[in-house]
Amino acid sequence: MNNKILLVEDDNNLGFVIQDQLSAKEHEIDLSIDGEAALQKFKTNEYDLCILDVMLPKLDGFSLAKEIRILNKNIPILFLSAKSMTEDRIEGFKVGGDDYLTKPFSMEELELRIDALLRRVIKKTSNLDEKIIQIGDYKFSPENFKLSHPNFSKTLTRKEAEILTILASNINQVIEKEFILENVWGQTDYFVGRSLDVFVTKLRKYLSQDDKIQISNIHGIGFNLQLKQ
Amino acid sequence: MNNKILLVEDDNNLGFVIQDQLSAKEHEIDLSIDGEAALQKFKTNEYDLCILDVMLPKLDGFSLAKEIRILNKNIPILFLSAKSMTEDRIEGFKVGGDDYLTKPFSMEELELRIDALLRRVIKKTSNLDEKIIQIGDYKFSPENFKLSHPNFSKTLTRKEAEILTILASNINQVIEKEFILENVWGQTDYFVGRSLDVFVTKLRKYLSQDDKIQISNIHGIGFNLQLKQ
DNA sequence: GTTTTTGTTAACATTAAATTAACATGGATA
DNA sequence: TATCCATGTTAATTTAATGTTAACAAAAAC
Repeated sequence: MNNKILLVEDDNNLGFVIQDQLSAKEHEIDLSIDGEAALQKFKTNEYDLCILDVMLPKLDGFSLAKEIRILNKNIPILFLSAKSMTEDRIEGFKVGGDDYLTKPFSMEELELRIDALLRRVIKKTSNLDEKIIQIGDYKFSPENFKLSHPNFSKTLTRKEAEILTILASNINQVIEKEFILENVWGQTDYFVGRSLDVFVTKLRKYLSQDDKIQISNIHGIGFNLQLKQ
Repeated sequence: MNNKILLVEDDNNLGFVIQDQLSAKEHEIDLSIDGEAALQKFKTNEYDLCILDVMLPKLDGFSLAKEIRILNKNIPILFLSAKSMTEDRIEGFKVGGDDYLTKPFSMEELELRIDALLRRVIKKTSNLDEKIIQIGDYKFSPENFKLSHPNFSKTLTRKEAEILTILASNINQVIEKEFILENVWGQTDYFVGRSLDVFVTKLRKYLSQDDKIQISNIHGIGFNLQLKQ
């Protein structure tokens, strides 16, 4: 299977058992014993699934889930809840493909749920293949702001990416300044206009590896990302 | 939203589902089940976006896209491809704002992409207002301010373009000076009159590659862009 | 908290468009 | 043909837009 799973369980005993069993199933398990440590790990690694005990030191499972949801809208979360927990309470925290399991549970049951969650996710992520816009020798992914070239690569800022998306989606066409301002800033006054100019300068720099690419200005009208031949 | 979308999908089931969902979003969907029928529809209607299955009866998605591109350089195309399709193959067909989605996909994802395409790409959908004015051996695109000739090409300024648009839209007809002044400057005093003369001189220079073209003056009346013989 | 990143504003340099000036040419007509 | 006015053309001038860098402020990350 080979999925990367973030497991958060403060009961060392249970934690190790789960880790063992799932590792045997070819999953890669990262085990944390409290919510804060787990969040830290989540920020620096990429996981396919999270298994969160609800009662955790420092940051409880629900709060942790909330943080995780901000960082990743899609990752499935499986809650491990104590029996006392009312179902309602947990329902409220379920988002999308989330699930929960009441302690105590059998390993078999846990594995079943994990498989189900991963199946759904794999389906989802597989067609989450990102849009890529080809710009000369560059590739640009508007979804994660990544601009890459054989010998240069950069993660753009949001505004840089938005502007480039508009220009690159309309190659060889004159885009009026107003259009960009309206779409990116929602306003068109003098200062956002100047701001746009600053961004265009930056984009020109980023795109300078390929001299077939040129962002030219049409005085008084707008810009034009052209691919010369 | 109210955008007109051409959807081409031979799987009736999928086709209807998409049509349903998008109609609910206030889009107007034209559903075709094969490439030839779709092309026919494209020729007689005006669309804002095309969604093409790659594998289609009679005329496959790529060939259809090629035909559509001839008729309309700008309309965004979203390909629906089977998973087996390599990315490279699709990359080659992407132009400007095009995108693709791998089957199976969620409706959510589809809607997201449609929104992105419609938002970012400038709508110049009708094949008609993709106006390129032919002037002798020149082609002139009023929208892109571009005047091009086999061995000469220039991006005109706003006023140059406006004046040329008037003259070129009325080939072999005498245009009164007052008419141009009124339309381009909104006034007709002595100085704007002289300004026009300066612009006419410039346009003559730009159009000098083709000596069948001539902007002649009708003394005391106006100008006449004529195509000789 | 501090640091880092991001976006805005300021400042100054540069470039371009449009107008105006200047002078040359051409057409109309008394 | 002499004269007046319209036009042709080039260049100078004016005005505004853009390019660029850096300083600054706000927001986000740490």
